[in-house]
Order: sequence, then C-alpha cells, then structure tokens
Amino acid sequence: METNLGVFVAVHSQVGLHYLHFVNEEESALRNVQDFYGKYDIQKGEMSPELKSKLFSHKGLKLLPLGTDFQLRVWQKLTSIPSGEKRSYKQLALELGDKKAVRAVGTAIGANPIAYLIPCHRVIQSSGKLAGFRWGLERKNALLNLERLSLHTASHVI
DNA sequence: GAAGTGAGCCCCG
DNA sequence: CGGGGCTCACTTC
Repeated sequence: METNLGVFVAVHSQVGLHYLHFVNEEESALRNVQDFYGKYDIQKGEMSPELKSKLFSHKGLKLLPLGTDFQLRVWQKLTSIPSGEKRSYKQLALELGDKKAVRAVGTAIGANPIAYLIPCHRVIQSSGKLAGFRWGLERKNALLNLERLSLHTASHVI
C-alpha cells in the first residue's frame, strides 16, 4: 500500500493485523515477511479496500503482534502513549517495573512488528534527543511532526 | 556538546 | 554461554 508516508507491507489474518512495516526496499521487505511468517500459509496480494480503510481509521482492527512475553508487555505499553506525546525509554522501563531494563526495552521496541499503530516512534532518549529508528530518523521525525500538527483535528496520519 | 565507558536486561545463535 | 541493542549516567575534554 502506498501512502503519503511511504510504502507499507502488512500481514493480516481472519483475527487481526500481525505486521505492518515501512518498505524501504521491496525485495528485503518481502524477504523479511518470508522470514517471519514463511512457516504459515500466507497469500500475497494487494491490500483489500477494507483493510486499507481500517488502517486509515484505526478502527475495527485487532493488533496481534507475534513476540515474547516481555516484548508484548513493552508493545502493549507503547499503545498507551497518546498521539502527539512522547516518552523516554527510561520512563517506559520504570513503568514496566524495572529501571535497569532500559536497554532491553529499547531492543524490544526496535522489534516492534506493527509500525505506527504501535507507536514506537513516540519514544525518545531521556535527554530529549531523537535517536533509534530502524526505518530512519527522518521518518521518525516526520511521524512526530504530523501527529503534533494534527492534534486538534480528527484526521489520521496514514 | 561530543566522545568514551561500565552497568544491566533480554534475545539470538 | 557471549555479544549486541531504538539506553543511561557519569566523566573528561
């Protein structure tokens, strides 16, 4: 799917959305999906209009990422950060009950399988510096800017 | 500010 | 086991 933020690839099933990644390079993006989900019976295709509209509206879409218990806890926490706001890795580690786990939290966030809808882009360093985004810092910055600008409107970003 | 370092936790090979 | 990661706080320049 092409959007004003770039190209996305998604993996979904009857029960929900499992995976949503930015595509920088089509080949490696598809290989990634294959690595992760190759053991399942997946069918390739253009995104259906229904799925697209759900991605746009952020409604009627269950997020079902695949991960370890720890990763799921971290990703769950991310979804509680409101649009337009930011948290630090440290804050999240504290809220998860272990201030020493900052690096583990960072690693788990880096493994976020559902871009944007699980808002890993809203996490910055405690110094306030923007750092760490597998799809590029520029993209992270663009997402944050869009959210900041569209705070008082009902419009969504993707 | 920038650069270097030890601590510390989770994950993968 | 061992190393590395979307870290942090501290030191030193």
